[in-house]
Amino acid sequence: MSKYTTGEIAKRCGVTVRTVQYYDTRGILIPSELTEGGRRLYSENDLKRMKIICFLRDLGLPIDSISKMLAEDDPDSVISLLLEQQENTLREEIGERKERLDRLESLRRDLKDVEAISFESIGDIAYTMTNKKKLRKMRVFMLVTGLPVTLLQWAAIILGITKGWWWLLAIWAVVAIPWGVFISKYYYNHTAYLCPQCHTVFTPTFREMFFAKHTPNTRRLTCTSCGHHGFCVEVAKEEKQEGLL
Amino acid sequence: MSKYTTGEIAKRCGVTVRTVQYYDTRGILIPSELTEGGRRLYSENDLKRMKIICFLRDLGLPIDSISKMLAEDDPDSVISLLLEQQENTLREEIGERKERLDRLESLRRDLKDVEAISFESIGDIAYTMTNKKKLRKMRVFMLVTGLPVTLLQWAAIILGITKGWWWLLAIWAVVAIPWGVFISKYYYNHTAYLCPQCHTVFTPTFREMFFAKHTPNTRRLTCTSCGHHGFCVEVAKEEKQEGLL
DNA sequence: TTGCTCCTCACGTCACGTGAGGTGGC
DNA sequence: TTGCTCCTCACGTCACGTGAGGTGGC
Repeated sequence: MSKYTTGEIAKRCGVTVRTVQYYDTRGILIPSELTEGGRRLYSENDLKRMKIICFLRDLGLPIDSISKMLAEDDPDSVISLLLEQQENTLREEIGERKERLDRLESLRRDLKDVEAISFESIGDIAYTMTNKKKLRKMRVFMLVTGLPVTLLQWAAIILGITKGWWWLLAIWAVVAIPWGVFISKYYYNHTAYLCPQCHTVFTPTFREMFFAKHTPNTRRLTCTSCGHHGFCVEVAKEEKQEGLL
Repeated sequence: MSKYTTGEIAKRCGVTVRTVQYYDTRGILIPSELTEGGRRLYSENDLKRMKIICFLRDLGLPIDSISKMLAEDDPDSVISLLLEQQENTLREEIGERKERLDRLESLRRDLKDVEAISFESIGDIAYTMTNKKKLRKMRVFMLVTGLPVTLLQWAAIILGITKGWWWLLAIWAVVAIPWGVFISKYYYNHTAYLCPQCHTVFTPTFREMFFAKHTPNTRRLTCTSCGHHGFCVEVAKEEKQEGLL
């Protein structure tokens, strides 16, 4: 029966000497013999055991779990349970990291459009990211309420041309004007803008907002906090700030 | 300008008081003021900074990276670089965990067929898993060398029936018999069996192996090490053991 | 005055890595 | 005798958690 030194075990298992020593102190691989000089000597069985330990370690199992598998009188259920737990842990870790990756990719995409990247500009993007759902919800609401009005408009135009029912256009106007007023106010009351200069969320005047140049996500405004004039990102207004109005 | 205590900052950012204190000692969020009693007071800007720190932390960035982003004079390139690095790190971590998950699932599948699960039976499965490629390679070799012989056999049978060329069958026999001898020896020399009782890899006698009952992956043999008689898993023989024969 | 919050040590976590200083074994 | 391996402390890693014992602030 051949005997192995610490270094030989380490080499055969692809780990460091320190790791083999550590597993001794942790009690999962105690050398079956010691020389008079106090050096560890491992048997063939010890080597096999170490290989299994390394196999499980490479699956990400903590030393404590491996230790439990070794200690148990009835290993069957314990081993199955601990392996199942590890599978769940791995799935969770993968899910978590995928989510992080999604957010990170989104951040990096958004940062490409920022001319001068600073620590604060990350904050702006973080803010718009958490705000995105609210903003979308608001826009969906506006589209949905606008849909019947738009349908009525097209119906009026088509029936006006084909059948000469131009009175429908009058009905449309009666509906569309209050709707326009309502939706403009709703929109104004539920949106705010993020200044790229001082990173403050501000609300412009209704007048300025109504007539300002804009893109789908930005609008050219003057920041009420720092006076910066330029395109500001549109965000949904926070509940609290609504309360303050 | 409102001031926040440690606890208020913690609550607003969803972390513990200890975390806020820790970020002070790490120098990434030093309170802008201290009371006479030595309590930390944070400004509105400190709160914003903390929120960005937490956002980056939730992406998995280490404190050191966040620290570098804050320290830099030219943050643009540093921020981009560190975020890219984090993206790579996440991808690697996901890949690593997926690989572990694959191996773990394979282990759990194989353990289902084991009647008495023990720590050693994991070793057996680990061994067959690392051995799998070699075994497959060997079997592919056997199939490929056998292919011309099989083709010749069928040609001989078909042409024997349709054209009466039964002499082809004689040629086939002349080829097939040495091939059979060769492939049997090759197969015997390149395979070994894993005893489910004592977890040793052993080589049976040619006679026993040749006539033993078997399934695609196992064969009913008597272990040369412990005398156990039963189905043993077939594995490819290790290079070293070949050398010993 | 009484809770509540906050303060600073300082140890613990997890699986080893990395020296330092000394010694066994061929 | 000379390298080489191995030994035991013991600190460091990373981002905090968790007391202990004391105090500020409403």
